[in-house]
Amino acid sequence: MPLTRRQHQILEFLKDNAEHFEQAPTLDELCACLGLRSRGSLHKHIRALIAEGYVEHMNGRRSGVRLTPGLGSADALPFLGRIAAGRQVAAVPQSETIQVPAHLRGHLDCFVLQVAGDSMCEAGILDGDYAVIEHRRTAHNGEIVVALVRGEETTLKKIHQQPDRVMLIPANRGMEPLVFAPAEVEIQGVLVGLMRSYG
Amino acid sequence: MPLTRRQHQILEFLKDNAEHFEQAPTLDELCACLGLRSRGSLHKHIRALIAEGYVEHMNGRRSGVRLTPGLGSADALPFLGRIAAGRQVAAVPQSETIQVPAHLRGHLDCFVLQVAGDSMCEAGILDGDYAVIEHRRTAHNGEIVVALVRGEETTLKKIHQQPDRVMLIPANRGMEPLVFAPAEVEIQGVLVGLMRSYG
DNA sequence: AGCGATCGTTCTCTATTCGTTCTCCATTAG
DNA sequence: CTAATGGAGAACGAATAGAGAACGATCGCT
Repeated sequence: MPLTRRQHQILEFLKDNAEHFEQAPTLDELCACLGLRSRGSLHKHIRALIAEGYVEHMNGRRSGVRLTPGLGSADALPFLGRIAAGRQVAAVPQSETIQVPAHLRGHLDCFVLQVAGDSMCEAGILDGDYAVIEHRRTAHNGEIVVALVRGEETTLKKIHQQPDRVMLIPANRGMEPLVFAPAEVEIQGVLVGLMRSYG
Repeated sequence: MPLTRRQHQILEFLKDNAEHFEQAPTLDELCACLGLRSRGSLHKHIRALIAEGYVEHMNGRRSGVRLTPGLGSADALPFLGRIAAGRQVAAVPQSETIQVPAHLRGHLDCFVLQVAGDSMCEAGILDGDYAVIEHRRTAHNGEIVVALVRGEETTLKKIHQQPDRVMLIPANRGMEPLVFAPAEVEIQGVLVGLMRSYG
């Protein structure tokens, strides 16, 4: 089940390559890049990678292999820093990225925020946790959302929308739900995953 | 059984190496790094580390001794199912794996359990969460550990060890700390990361 | 259509690497 | 002295890696 040395090396090369070129390389090209002279030898490794699920061949057209989406370290998401007041999430330049396993991600565009404060601590969301957010502008009642309030403040709260008002509900005894007019609250994303590191 | 000087040095090197490189080193590479000339000599120390449980023998194929991976290669760690009563963690067959980003892993061997129950809910650990556990047999007070109690029951609790007794402390109002004799509690690992998926 | 070039695939055969075990030797501490 | 620790090197078997040949299938060309 673990990759051999060569397999690992080839996989790394494919990851790098996939970002720079649109077209998947042929076996001969790969051979040249890796210093091999025999397609057959290389193909043996590719086949092993396929069997392990790291790679799949581009079906349909017969040319090249493709990285399996959602595998490897290829799944880095933009890390937008601590959730903080007064910033449009989308406006933050995405300098950093952070690794997120596929099963924590939503279907749409995702990004990661670090949680600040204890307003959601009774929902198991602590200060310093990494929140995986799916970029959406609407939410269902009961979901935990990143909301921009009055264009000033960004918070992570459970949402309850009614025709005439929107409530942002913390999960912390001693904090009251916040009530706004619908126009005052802009949903910037919905919480789909959480990561925490101890130590 | 304490480690000898050399064993300790080798273990430290392996830990450090595991952080920087995904692929575990071969014996020859280790020899070069440690200034040894004989694989055989090194192997003797490795075998001692394995016997003490500090290092695992990445079974499977021989493609370089994969020793103590922070799992080196893949981002996938063995998933041992829900934490449940009466099972030796190590005894569970590791059929499944789960993706874990590098920043949630510890230095040593890690595996993943799914949390059952709400006994740690006030520590932000909820039913259904995925706990990343570093395989260790000792812990510091205050750490959250996977403990096997009387060989019967496995639980996730905060630990407090005293000379004459060991306390396993839940994080849930309404649940009392459990007190045992030191011999009754076997530490199977320490919590180093947490993942949760919404929806 | 015909044809050659390209490419993926499979096969066999050989070479290299690597883990493992073994024996023998050096140093140090009690 | 004896035991514990640490190292060197040879040898073995198995896993891994590579070369090269051969076979079809596809594509582009005249």
